[in-house]
Amino acid sequence: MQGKNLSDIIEAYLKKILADDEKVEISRSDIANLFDVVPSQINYVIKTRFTIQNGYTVESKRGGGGYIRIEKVKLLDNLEILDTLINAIGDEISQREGKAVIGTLLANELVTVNEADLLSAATNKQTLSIGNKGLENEIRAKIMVSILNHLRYKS
Amino acid sequence: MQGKNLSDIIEAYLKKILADDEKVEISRSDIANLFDVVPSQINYVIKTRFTIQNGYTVESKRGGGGYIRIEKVKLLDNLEILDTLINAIGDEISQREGKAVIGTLLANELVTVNEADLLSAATNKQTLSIGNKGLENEIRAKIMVSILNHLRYKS
DNA sequence: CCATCTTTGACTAATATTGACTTTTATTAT
DNA sequence: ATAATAAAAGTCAATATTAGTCAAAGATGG
Repeated sequence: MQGKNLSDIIEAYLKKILADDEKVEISRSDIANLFDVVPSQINYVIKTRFTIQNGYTVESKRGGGGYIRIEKVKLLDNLEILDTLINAIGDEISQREGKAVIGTLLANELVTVNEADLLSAATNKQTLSIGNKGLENEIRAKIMVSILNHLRYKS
Repeated sequence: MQGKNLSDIIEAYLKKILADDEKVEISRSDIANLFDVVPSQINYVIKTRFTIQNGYTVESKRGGGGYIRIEKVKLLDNLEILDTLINAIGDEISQREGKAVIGTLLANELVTVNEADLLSAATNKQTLSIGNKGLENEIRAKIMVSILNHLRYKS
């Protein structure tokens, strides 16, 4: 979302393509060259910004003619989105991943902006800070799963 | 009165920018260098002078391209009732008392029915169950206080 | 003198960047 | 066909680059 580091810039570049097309297929080394970073940074960008929590799936192939393909998850219906997210959350989730989930809920209009803000406030790091990161992530997961399950009844 | 110490000067510097712009994004170390103070003093200034009670929200990111962003928000009217509720909650709150707080929010139209339901789902007993009643009540309190503070302003 | 506010710095945490090494797949040579 | 080589992408840990926390020391005002 920002533009001050290369990972954000690469993220924005890819998302711009994905705004028009359902998927984008890249050569890792080409993108690395384009932005003058080492190839593995492309993996870092994908791993931190194009997760299933964010609403993306990624496939790749090595060897000659290899590629990385990023695809926007196809949303069949709200229940399927909720199931996918609940599954992705599992037993624990970091704040960063949590924000991704909230972003996906918002993008699919499963919550309003206000509701997303409240959910964000309820699950941010300061709020859940109890000096035990593992437990914090577990509680965050419980809260989010509870909310998502609640949303099932309304959709 | 202002300007006698560096914290006041830094505060004034930031507020001058915020008089023109809705938000300001800084690099902590840049500002620290500019005023020749240690970086953590910037945190002190923010913590003492840019609180939500004063109408500011703060976000930050660490790592390469990190930043601190201060945003001026419009405070709403029902501040007394929020303060009262926050006070009443204190450091811990049971599920029963939590429901009462949510009821008060609803009655005063500080949240919609949907938002109240989400808040309920987030703070109910099953959701927060971790086998430690005291800690559960503490976490419930933190969540609710965080939400109440969020309700101080319009996004 | 005491209480509160400010300043400082050592330590911690989160995020980004880099590069060495591995794995997979395709192509080429025999 | 098979083996060797090349051409991709993946993994992981080290390093770099930020910001956060906390408590001690210093300053200030009543």
